[in-house]
Amino acid sequence: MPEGPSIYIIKEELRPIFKGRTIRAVTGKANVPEQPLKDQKLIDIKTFGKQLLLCTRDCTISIHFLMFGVYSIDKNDKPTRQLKLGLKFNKGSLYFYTCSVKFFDQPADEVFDAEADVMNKKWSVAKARKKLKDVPGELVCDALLDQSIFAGVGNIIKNEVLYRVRIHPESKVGKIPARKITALIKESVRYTFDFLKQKKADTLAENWQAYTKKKCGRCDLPMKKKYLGKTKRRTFYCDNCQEKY
DNA sequence: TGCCATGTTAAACT
DNA sequence: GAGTTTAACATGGC
Repeated sequence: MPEGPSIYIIKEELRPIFKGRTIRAVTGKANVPEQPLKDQKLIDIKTFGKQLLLCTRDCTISIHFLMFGVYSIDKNDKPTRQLKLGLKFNKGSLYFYTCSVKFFDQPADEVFDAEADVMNKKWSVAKARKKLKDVPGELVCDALLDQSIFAGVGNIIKNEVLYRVRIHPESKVGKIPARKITALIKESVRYTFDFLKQKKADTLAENWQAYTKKKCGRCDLPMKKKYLGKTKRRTFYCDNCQEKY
């Protein structure tokens, strides 16, 4: 559920319902102060990477769904689950569970750099390229999961992008030719929007070319499955078709 | 049925 | 103190 596009879908569902409504009460266990939010208008619901942003004029609440996060509209009826955050409006409520919630005393654009978000209109290819230049020793599989470079990219997107641009996940960022770096950056954005479309159409898994695959669709040799990188995440790749730099 | 995972953080280790 | 490992969250799919 929780890579960038999945959060984007949540935003698309919640925005038309709650945007413009006035917050009347804040509940839940999260460390979110009620005073600066109460009676303030929810002026927008946005995303930054894998986070959902609830914005008032002066403040921002960020919600990260981690692995199992859930939200519900109007129904807060599961006593087994601890309420992390509840927002009550004149009409209707919004509840979040099993997620990480942070409060910022600043507007969203001052906290999050839209240019680092692969799904944002302001996404900057030049900035991404520069950040990659600064980490020449990193493995590309780590760099793609780095939320300060590719906010929104998760493990599925990582696997699919590397396979599609034929770069081996254990390549060192600094050794990848500039042309391939450009392809990597472009494909990260392009596939992320494919992911969004396919997720909406419920055809995500059937379009995977690398993730969970046993055989390479290009050369028919078995795919490798290893737990790679700093965070030892599941990585599927073809030794034959993905070049190691 | 049991295990594992689209993720991150903080605590508990070495 | 730095770096590394583990636990926690708690659901759904295989």
